[in-house]
Amino acid sequence: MTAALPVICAALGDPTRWEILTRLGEGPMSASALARVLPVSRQAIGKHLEVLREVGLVESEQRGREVVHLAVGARLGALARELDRIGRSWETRLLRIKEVAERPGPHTRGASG
Amino acid sequence: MTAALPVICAALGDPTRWEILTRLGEGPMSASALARVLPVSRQAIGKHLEVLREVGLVESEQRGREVVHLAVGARLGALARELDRIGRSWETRLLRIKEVAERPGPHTRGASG
DNA sequence: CCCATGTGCAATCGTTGAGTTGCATTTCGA
DNA sequence: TCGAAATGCAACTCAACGATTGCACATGGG
Repeated sequence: MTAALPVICAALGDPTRWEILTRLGEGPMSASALARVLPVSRQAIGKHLEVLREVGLVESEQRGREVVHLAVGARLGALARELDRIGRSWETRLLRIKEVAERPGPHTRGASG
Repeated sequence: MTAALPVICAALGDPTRWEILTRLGEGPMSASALARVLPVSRQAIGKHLEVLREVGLVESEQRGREVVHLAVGARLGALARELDRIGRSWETRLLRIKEVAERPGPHTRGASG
């Protein structure tokens, strides 16, 4: 679980996977059902589902003859929190830099380059 | 809306770009400076920076002879909010489905687990 | 001025990954 | 039982992408 952030983002980076996730967010579906409404083959869908399951964005469950898949919102929420935290840290650093740059410092320049 | 969500996620999906972003989150750097600390050529860095700038994750500024780049935390925060919203919608749908499934209907099949 | 540094553009190469086709297997329903 | 539907695995094609090299141009410092 808890795959590295770039890996999860890469999983979200493919437009077809995004389409799949959108459908699975509306309700559970099988790979064959997805292949009927999306312009790709069932096998391609299956590969995408495996990628999504690897990073925890999708959970699968065997229901009789078919396997139904469902989007996991909690994992996406966790990713969102991570990204938000990182974004805030970037802004904090930026504020520090600006603060130092605009500070009417006596003579803090020159030696740090 | 600057760039579609999958596009931004794809930009975040590459490990090298993630490294670049991490460095640029600590402070502004030029492409050459990044190439000195990362195991890739300056040209490769330049291409990654262009991708990151396209989706608004990096801003660039000409400072004399060199161009310094900086990570934009606000854009990452916006992405995080979008992902969080989507994740919550998925969970909401899931709750609805479970609710319907557990509702005592005309002929409820005892499916547990 | 002259050289070192920094940048941009173009061509190229190897790998990755998305997508397809084919086949064997399993399972539900008539 | 028999067929239709769903799945999994494997081999293959092909375009996109990451990365490199080479070259030309601009700029700042000694």
